[in-house]
Amino acid sequence: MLTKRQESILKMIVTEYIKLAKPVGSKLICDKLNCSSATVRNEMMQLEELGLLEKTHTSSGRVPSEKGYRYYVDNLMELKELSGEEVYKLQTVFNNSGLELSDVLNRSLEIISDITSYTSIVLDTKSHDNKLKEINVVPVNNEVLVAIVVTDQGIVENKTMKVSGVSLEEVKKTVKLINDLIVGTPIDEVSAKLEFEIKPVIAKYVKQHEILYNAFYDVFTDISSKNVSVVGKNNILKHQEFNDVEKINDIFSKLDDKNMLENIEEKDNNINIYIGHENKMDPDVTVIKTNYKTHKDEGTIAIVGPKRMDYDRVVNLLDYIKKQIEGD
Amino acid sequence: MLTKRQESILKMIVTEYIKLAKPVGSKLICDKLNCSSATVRNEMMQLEELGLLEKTHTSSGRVPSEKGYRYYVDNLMELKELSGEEVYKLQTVFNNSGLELSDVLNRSLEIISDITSYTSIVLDTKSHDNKLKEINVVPVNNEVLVAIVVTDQGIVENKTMKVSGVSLEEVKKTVKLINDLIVGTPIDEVSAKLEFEIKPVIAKYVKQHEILYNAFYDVFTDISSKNVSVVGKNNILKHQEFNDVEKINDIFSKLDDKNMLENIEEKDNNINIYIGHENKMDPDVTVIKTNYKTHKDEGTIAIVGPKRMDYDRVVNLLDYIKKQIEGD
DNA sequence: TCCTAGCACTCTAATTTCTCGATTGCTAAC
DNA sequence: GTTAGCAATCGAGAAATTAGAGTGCTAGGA
Repeated sequence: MLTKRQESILKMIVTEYIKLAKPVGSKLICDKLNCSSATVRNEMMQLEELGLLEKTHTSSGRVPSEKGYRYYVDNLMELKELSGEEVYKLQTVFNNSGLELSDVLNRSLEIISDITSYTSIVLDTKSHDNKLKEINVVPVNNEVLVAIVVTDQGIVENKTMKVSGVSLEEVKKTVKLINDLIVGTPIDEVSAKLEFEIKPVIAKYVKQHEILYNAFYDVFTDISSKNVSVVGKNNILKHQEFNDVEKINDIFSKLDDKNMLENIEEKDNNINIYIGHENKMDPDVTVIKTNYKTHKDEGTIAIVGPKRMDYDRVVNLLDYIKKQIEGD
Repeated sequence: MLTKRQESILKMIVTEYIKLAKPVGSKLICDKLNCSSATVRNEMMQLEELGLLEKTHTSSGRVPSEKGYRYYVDNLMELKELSGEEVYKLQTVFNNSGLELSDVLNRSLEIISDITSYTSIVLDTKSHDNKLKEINVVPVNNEVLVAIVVTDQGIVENKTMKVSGVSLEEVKKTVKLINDLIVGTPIDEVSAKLEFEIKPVIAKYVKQHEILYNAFYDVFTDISSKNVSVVGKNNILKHQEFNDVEKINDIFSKLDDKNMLENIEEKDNNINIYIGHENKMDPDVTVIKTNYKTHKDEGTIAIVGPKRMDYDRVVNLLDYIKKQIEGD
């Protein structure tokens, strides 16, 4: 257990290091505290023994360790209000009622990336509250159909299908079969249901079932699939901890890797912080993320930055966005 | 006018510098030529006076100037055949008949970016051979319509429109008006026509004309708009000429700037090379680009890399892709 | 007239040395 | 428990040194 004074020293070192990115010496601290630098040094030594602080070399100031950051975010961090400017900028997005949720997410995270210099990730899926209401197929010409899929939550998605050499009769028959069997199925179970329950039925009653099945399968996987986007990737370049080309390449590759990004999904309903080795992405970054859920969509929003991240601010911003989205 | 020997020296310096990225000295050249290094040095001096070569400092080897590269690509470059492996990889894309053109472009440029370590840009538009054939609107519920636009070349695009509080009657009336007036219009003129010829008519006959006009305007601008994509952006990081964070940030910002990218459009039917200051993007890069045109689509494909670029190879690859696309 | 061997000169890049200042840990006194 | 004082440590940057690659020029030879 830390003493009051140790805590306030740790807190100062963390906030100061986040601000200035330079190891923090005892002098800086003792100016703000009513005690001498020697006292501070003794305390620092103890904090180092506890694994909360580190030195970059024998005679340098102290830098928070991952454990130090962890202690900070768990016990010391204070959440302030957002600034008026921040709120104002974000409200321009939330007040724009014409936007789809995915656009709202993207734009608000653009703003966050912009004002914080960090990178954001959005992982968006249709909420599995969505149940299929109907599918509708409009023939355009001999080769092309447009499939329109509607859910009970009012999501409408459409996609052109290429199916050559299939008669309109067959198409209509297939659509009717699918509609009869699949209405009411949660959107994320449609693909499976299509494969195991509907495919056999279509195969029985429809001649060109292969072609039609494949086309519909594509449509449904497309509609229910996860949507990943990364915003403000170039901000990685702004942090001194990522100032060598190797490292940049490394992180950029990870940010481009859809498979890796799909793993950031957050189930927990809180705002969670993963510092350095706590996250699966890269030991040199911190990931702060939270999920969101509306009746139409659900997913995860995440902010990625150096471990020396402005924790308070990012948590506040994410919290604000989450509430805005879910409140709507 | 350069002598035969000067040309071969210039050619060697360019190819050698492209390969090794180090200033080329006289010794390297004279080993391959039947003459002494002193002779080579004299020739080099002349080539430098002509502005074809440069030195990085007084006693360094020579590096091609932009003018030197220009002379090389205009007069000295030899186009070899693609390697079997290159052809093989690309053919996996071109043989996949299920792909849309835009996918073919993206995938083949991914391959090119991959094997060359350069970055590719695709600028894709519907060909203005496309004339509007019909629009079709499917009502989904009170708020949502799906608009389907078909061109005489067989392109089908669809988009959901949100129009609340408009009666189905009015929608149908509008669609009929648009269809009557606009069929046969080249796709890239539709927006203008909609605004100046059709808007007044709708305004006259349709009650909620504002809402409907705006919705259709969005649909058409979306459909006829340019589609820009950048492939292999991280490859920028692989070249030693871009190994400082400033420069990387600079180039990345440019590659993210849709407005800037739309300017790369190439009208000319050749494969054109823009070295350093010859291109509008960045004085430290070379852009090699060509247009392509099918009855459905047209646009530009471009390869971006350092000035010290493997010109022969990139030209060959672009040429191959252009022919494949246009041949189909 | 063209070519080339030879040589002094130049400049970079890498290595070493030196210095300054920030910061520490320790000790002894308060 | 706190603090003043002090020697010790180390990095960052400046200055000096060195090695080597490459040049330009000159003078003699084909």
